[in-house]
Amino acid sequence: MSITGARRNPESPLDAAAWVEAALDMLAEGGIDAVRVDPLAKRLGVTRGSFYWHFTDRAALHTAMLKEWRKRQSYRIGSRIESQTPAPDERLKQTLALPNSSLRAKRAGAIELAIRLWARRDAEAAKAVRHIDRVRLNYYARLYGEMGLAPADARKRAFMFYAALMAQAFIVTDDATDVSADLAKMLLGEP
Amino acid sequence: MSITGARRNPESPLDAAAWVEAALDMLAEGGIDAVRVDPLAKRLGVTRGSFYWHFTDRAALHTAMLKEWRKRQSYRIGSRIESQTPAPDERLKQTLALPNSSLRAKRAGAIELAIRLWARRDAEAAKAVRHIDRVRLNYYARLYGEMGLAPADARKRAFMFYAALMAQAFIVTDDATDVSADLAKMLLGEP
DNA sequence: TAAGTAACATACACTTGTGTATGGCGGCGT
DNA sequence: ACGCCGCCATACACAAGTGTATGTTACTTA
Repeated sequence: MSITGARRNPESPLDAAAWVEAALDMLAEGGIDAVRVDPLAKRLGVTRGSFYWHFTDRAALHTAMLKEWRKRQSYRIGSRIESQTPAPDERLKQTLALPNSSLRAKRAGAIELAIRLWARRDAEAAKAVRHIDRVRLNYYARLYGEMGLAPADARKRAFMFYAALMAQAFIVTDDATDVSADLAKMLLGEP
Repeated sequence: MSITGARRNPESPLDAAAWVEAALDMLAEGGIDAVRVDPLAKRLGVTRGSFYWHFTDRAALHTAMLKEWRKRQSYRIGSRIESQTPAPDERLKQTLALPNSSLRAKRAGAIELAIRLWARRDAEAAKAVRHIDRVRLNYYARLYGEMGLAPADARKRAFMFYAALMAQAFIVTDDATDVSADLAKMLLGEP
């Protein structure tokens, strides 16, 4: 603890984005109720004073978190639509293998869970979830469409695909075998 | 508020089960962090004094909640295994239509979400989730086996089935059309 | 009917978190 | 050199929750 009132880390002043990032970390670990100002400040090595400089209150942080999550998920889809290098079935296969890959993917899975639980009581969060679900389902249906399926079938297939993707993150299967290959075979064959 | 120290509802004294039930309600609404003694007591029309009579502390309530959840989910599977009246594919179809049916099903979905998020930090919760996931997957694989699939294929199919079941509870699809019929067609046809 | 106990209520000390008000350091422009 | 302003610390008042200790009532059992 510094005796003076000076900031601890003069070489890197915090911005709102850093607070949002740390808040998403805490969201992944303990849900929206774990996103509290004091613990966040301690984690960032500052005090509450900094927080209330960047945000008016906790609600402002919450909307900023949702905005950032929406932006990030939309961007991921958007950038994949742009770069059409791999074939649609190959892109779906890669997407399916994603949850088992990195530690960042596990964090993303936890954030998904937390936001979806949060959406049960918060209207803003529910709106964000609805939006992202629509974006993703549209994207998967689009890929299935490129593979030759009729729109109605493509939509049904997209839902199954999305379900399998989520289940990999949510269901705790103790056999460490990667099921994504099996899923790909089932989801990318003919209906 | 009664001036005397008498209990408000002399005709029905609370037992531990009532506390667990109310705690599961709060779990469904706001996650494990929302399961707090004071709000619970207010909801039940009593004070903290009652809680600390039935439980030593919050941790005891948590383990009681997990135990009840495990018992309930295991019982549902167990009773269905006993009564083999419907054919296996019919039973899977009924199971698939379950999340869209009642309000109780919605509560169960929220509890699923909350416990799975909770399991990210709590070892006991994680153990319970692992156990239930294994029980369910075994049950679905068993039904697929009765339908004639080889064990390996039955297990893969069971995972897809479980994924679709969960997704119906977690994914927010704004078109109110019931997708369970489509899912049943995809999941109960030939591989 | 008196004692005993189950099932609470009440009061207290403590901890943690929120929001606000204000003070202070440092860099930047002029 | 000086004042301004971005960024943060500190202090304060308040609210909510946790355990614990102890008082209080209704119902039981002898």
